Amino acid sequence: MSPSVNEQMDVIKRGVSEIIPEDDLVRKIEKSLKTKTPLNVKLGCDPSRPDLHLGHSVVLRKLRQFQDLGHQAILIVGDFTGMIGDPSGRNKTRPALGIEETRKNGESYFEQAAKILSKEKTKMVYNSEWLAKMSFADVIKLASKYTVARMLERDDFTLRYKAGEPISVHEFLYPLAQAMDSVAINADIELGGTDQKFNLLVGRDIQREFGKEPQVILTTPILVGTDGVEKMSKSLDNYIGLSDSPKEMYGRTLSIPDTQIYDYFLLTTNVGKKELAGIKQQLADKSVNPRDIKRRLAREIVSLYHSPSDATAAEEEFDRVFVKKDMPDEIEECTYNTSGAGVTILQLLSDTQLAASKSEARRLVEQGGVSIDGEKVSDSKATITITKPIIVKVGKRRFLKIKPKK
RNA sequence: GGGUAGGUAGCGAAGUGGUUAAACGCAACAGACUGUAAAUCUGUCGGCUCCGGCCUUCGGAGGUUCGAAUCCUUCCCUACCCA
Repeated sequence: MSPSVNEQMDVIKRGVSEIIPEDDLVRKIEKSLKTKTPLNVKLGCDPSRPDLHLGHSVVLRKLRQFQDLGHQAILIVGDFTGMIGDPSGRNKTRPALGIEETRKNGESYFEQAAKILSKEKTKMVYNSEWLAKMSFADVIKLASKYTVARMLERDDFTLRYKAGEPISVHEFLYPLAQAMDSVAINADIELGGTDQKFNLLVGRDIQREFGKEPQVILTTPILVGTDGVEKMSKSLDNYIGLSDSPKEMYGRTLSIPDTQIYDYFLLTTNVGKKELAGIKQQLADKSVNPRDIKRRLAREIVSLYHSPSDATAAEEEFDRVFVKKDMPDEIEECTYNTSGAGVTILQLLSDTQLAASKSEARRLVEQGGVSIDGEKVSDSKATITITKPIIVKVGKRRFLKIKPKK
């Protein structure tokens, strides 16, 4: 028995930014119920960035909800577009990916997305399937259906244009290519972050041009990264990776600014409506230490991608290392041969990659950021001879156990 | 095709012949503090060093000069205006 229209809308509307047009969505769901046909829910993924993080999880979770409501999830891997290489990052010519690479990344994307999606119920398709078959004439015909003025309406094009930044012609083709995906798979709904709004809307226009019923678009808010300012992204290193270890995930979650706590609960966890309201209240009236709410958040997130027991373990570990400033229970190990005379501390740090260079090692030592077996090393000229395993700590959270090499 | 303005460290942005390894801001890192890897404050932030220095960087390649990020030539790239 499928949930009613109202029940479905209730689930769908949680944590979304916009549904355009909402009436059409209701109509589509009604029709789907009547004809017992699931809706095709589309999500595009970029195979050039195969490392998924919590930011991606927002929209993937939304897709999962559609699956749970009995609809068909379709993941589109943009292998064709990936082969051309999207330069919109600019100043770095992103190398165009080979076909094998896009496939490999697509697989890896799917594997990671499966942590959230129901694997069996997800259809994955590569857009080269239809885009590669288009002739240049087809492309010109497609391009004729959209005007430059309309393209320039897009927010980031407008901004870049006004700022005098380059916009390549083929960037205009991307939204059109994405729209063709919607045509090809008969998308009823397309999901995306709010930054995708324009592309998603183009899909509607092009579907109409091809005599199809336009898709409903649903945008989810962009999750802010752990820095609390920028969009979460790997290149800014403000992300929480879906494949991060429980420790890493827990720690990174605790490093988000207090102001982001609620949004994270709303967008990345399954915490229910009532509880959410309670959390909002507690944060507003400061009746509970935000730290404790944040710890709860971190446990929720680790539990989702690992397990509740991993979450508890990660929390204990965190308390031990950062609150009590003790040693972690597992430390990476390596062996090092200090020979007879020993090595300088700087050499050791740079050889073991604990510091990027000797200069950096010197800085760390001089700033009091290095200790061996709990003893601070403050002399950058110190010489070390390793005769038994030692534990070197650099900064707040880099530990390495170094054993003598026989 | 013609013209103008540009290309500086991870990013943004000063600097237009000589203490400039290059101001400043952001990010990052370290320390203090704490409620935590939040916030705040302080410091660091090209590499090597016998700590006196040495070496390599300002789109690429040449050149002028005792000396160049700064001047010249040429090439590449970007934006804007005109056609």
